Amino acid sequence: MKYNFNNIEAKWQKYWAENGTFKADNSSDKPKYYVLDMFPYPSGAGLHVGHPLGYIASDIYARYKRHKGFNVLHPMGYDSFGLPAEQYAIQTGQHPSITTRTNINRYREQLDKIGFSFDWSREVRTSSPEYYKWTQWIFTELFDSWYNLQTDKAEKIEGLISKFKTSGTAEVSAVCDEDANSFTAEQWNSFTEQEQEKILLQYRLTYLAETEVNWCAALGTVLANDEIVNGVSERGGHPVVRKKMMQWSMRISAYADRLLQGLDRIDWPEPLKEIQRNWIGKSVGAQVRFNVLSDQTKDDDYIEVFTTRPDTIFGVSFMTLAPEHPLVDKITTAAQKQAVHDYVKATAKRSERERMADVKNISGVFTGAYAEHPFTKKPVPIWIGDYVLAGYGTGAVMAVPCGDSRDYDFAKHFGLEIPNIFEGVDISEQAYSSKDNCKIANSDFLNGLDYKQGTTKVIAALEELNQGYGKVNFRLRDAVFSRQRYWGEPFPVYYVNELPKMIDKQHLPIELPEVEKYLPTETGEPPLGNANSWAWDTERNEVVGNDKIDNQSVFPLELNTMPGWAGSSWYFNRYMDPINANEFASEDSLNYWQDVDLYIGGSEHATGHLLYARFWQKFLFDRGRLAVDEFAKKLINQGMILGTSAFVYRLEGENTFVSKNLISDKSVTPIHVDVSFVNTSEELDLEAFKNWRPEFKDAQFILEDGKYVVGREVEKMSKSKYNVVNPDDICENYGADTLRMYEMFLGPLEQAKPWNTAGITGVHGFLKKLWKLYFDDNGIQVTDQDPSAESLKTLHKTIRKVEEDIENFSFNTSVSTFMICVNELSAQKCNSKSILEPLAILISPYAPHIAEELWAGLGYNNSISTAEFPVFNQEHLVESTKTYPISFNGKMRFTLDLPMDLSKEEIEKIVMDHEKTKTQLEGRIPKKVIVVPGKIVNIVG
RNA sequence: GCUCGAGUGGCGGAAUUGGUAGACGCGCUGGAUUCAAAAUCCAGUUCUUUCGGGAGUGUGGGUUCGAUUCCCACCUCGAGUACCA
Repeated sequence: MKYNFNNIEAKWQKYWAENGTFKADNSSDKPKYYVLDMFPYPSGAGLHVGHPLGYIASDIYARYKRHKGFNVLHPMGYDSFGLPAEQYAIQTGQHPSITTRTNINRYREQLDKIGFSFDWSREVRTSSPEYYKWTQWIFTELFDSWYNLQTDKAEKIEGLISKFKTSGTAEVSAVCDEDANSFTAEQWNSFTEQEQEKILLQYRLTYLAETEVNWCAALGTVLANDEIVNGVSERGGHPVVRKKMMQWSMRISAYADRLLQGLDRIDWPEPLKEIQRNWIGKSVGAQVRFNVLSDQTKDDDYIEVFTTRPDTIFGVSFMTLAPEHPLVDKITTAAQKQAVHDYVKATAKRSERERMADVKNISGVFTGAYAEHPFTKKPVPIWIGDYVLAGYGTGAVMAVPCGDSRDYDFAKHFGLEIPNIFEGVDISEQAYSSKDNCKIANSDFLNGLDYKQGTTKVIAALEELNQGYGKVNFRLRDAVFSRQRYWGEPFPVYYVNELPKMIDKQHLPIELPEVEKYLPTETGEPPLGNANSWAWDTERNEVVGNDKIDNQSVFPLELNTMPGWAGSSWYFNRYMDPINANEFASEDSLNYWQDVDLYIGGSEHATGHLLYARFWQKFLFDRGRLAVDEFAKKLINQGMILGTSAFVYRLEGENTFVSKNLISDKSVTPIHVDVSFVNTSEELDLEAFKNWRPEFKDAQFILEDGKYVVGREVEKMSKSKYNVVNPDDICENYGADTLRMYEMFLGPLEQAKPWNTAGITGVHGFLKKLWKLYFDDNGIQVTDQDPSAESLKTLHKTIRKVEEDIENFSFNTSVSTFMICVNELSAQKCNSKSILEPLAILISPYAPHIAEELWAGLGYNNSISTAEFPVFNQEHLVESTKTYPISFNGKMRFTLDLPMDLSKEEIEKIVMDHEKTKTQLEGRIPKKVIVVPGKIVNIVG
């Protein structure tokens, strides 16, 4: 019987599907274990070999946990709202839902071929109304909540309203807009409903506000900060400009500190946590007020600065405002007006990208105005400079050139004073920016104090003067939640007198309307502006035609849609109870599954998905909907699989291609060529190449040894580089089990690595060899014979190593272990059932199809998937002798087999009397002999 | 610039707490089988060598009986981040 992988794999995939083998129950006597993959966006290109890497790893883990007696939840779904389907719709007019469905079907087919143990009965799609009903619901819950700093959690907005009613803002400590005003209960009660609503928007966890947003004209939408890389859009690299728009925002800043603290409680990769910490950007310091001294302006103007070094306040020799700072116009003196105006204009013209690229050039202008130092009362010149960012802190800094390198450079450049306030520190060459090992000097009441003492003391003094207070600042901004797109979740929002109203939970979902065109309207409204039927009837509680809008009972609906990260911020909870029509998930299922035990996915989601998902989780937890406030205990980032691109070299100006090693000094253009035209010895299939594109039809070739040899380069796997390798072909030619094991064999999971099929025959050969242990030409050849001690040893050391490897996510090394095991058992001619049966279970997480077939061959008629994992027994590994390495000065020179029960002295005697020892020493007398019984002998001298 | 991570044969990569460096696989070489090929099997494969050995894990130093592993300095590559006050 031959190892016919195609038949075997098709057979078992069908069996699993028909028998619901991997269906997880929401209640069980077994302990729960939740293994999750980051769900994919179903793109038109289908899966390439890079996608399944993480899925294979998590599948091995999930299958292993089933063998270990866990009730395993291992679901899969699709993040199916997104730009590519919409772009395709704009180009072709095909509805994005059709494109999406087609792509999902393709993905599903490809995934099925790899033999994953997903519970497909729990599949979710973020674009299905049954799913986004609950995304909309979470949105309304956020709208109905505020963040109470006294209890440090989100609470229902009714609680805030009743506080306003009884005592105004006096008793309220909340996260709210910076410009929120205080008022008394009487004032609140006298406000119109309209006014009250406006105030409440300043407190709600999702709110509508005029926001400075990142507008990307090319994509026709706003982008979140994490969707912008180096000042251009992450997708497509289009320019992004700042623009004020009425937008929904998420008050994620309320959770900044908890998002930071929570990182310490979860087992996520350190670099990823570091990225989140930087993104949240907590800095502890003080807000300080500098009064402006000016003849022309009123005395009550002041500049607020945020500083992390209030202890250095006596080192202030000037102040710098961002050119965009609102006070610039007001305080600039007549003499400086022109210079300041020119500078502001020049910086406004430069794109954010230019400004960032040009860090070296120091620029700025004096405003002519002065501020008063809060302690010395001396005048401090006020400058503007583009090294100060309008968007961070207060958009102004107190410059301490001796303690900050940017202030130092600025001062040097413009010849400003650099007072030294550090005891015994030389600042003639550079600023001293360390907080440690230094005492403050020339600073009045702060002299002799260190950073910590000085900070405490100066904050107290500032508070006394009413010119400052201790403050914690975060870099994390509230997240813009509106997108001017079609293919996203509609907001369950309608507008009464321009104020947003939520549609009640019982009427959700509000489904996406049909539109003729997927582009913005002629008046510049988002694509939903094209819908004819997009108004809310508050009496019938349904979406009706726009012509019915009377602003009495029928009102216009929101035209924006939600961003890509809305649906992915809570999907892991939906998997726990995916078809519940009454709740986002039942309390029982949420309490049972709790959280994700193992989450595997790419590190590129560090500041997007993974931060927003943690935010929503904490919010839903605060509101009593969830049992835990972190959704994933452990997270692993799988490394990217890179493509190995192939190149041909065309002679400049000709249609002639030169083989790689004949180029020498010829002038050639490298051209990407489809990797499927190249065999393992780098030789190009000339016929395939000629037929590839018309322009190559008549191509000429300069060959070496009758072959055309291509060049190679490792790059990201992408369609445009023609280096995409499709998993389907591998499954067809070698089988899914080979693909699974080979992807693991490539190297450590977290590491990026180039895809190279060269080694795949080794893994495939291993599976054939495994097969031959069980089957020969006459069928199964497993016997009930007692196993040899040797075979038991082989088995048990394999059990130990494989179990250890899986627990450590070191899947590459267990593939080697299996190879060694099968090599040894083959050499031992082992066909004992008591060895081969546990071996089949051991390997089943890695190569499930062949394992099922072997299991059936052993006489079982159920699936191997829940067979008990073999138990390691140390007894089989006990040795009576040890092969000692005999080292001289730490270098192993020969080995010696000695009984294990010898004493140190006996070992030393045998070794020293040995002939080879004498040759090694060449008559020298050893200074020392180290004997570690069971380990090593080292002779020094 | 800063913060991480990594440097081991021709290649992908192994090496539990410091204890036989190069497991396993690819590739390569030779052999068996075959009319031939594929497949399969066996042997060899870090470098060097006067065939006794000797050197060797990016470089230089240190700790140790012993270092790929620990410490210090440097070099190279990769990832992330970037005027955050």
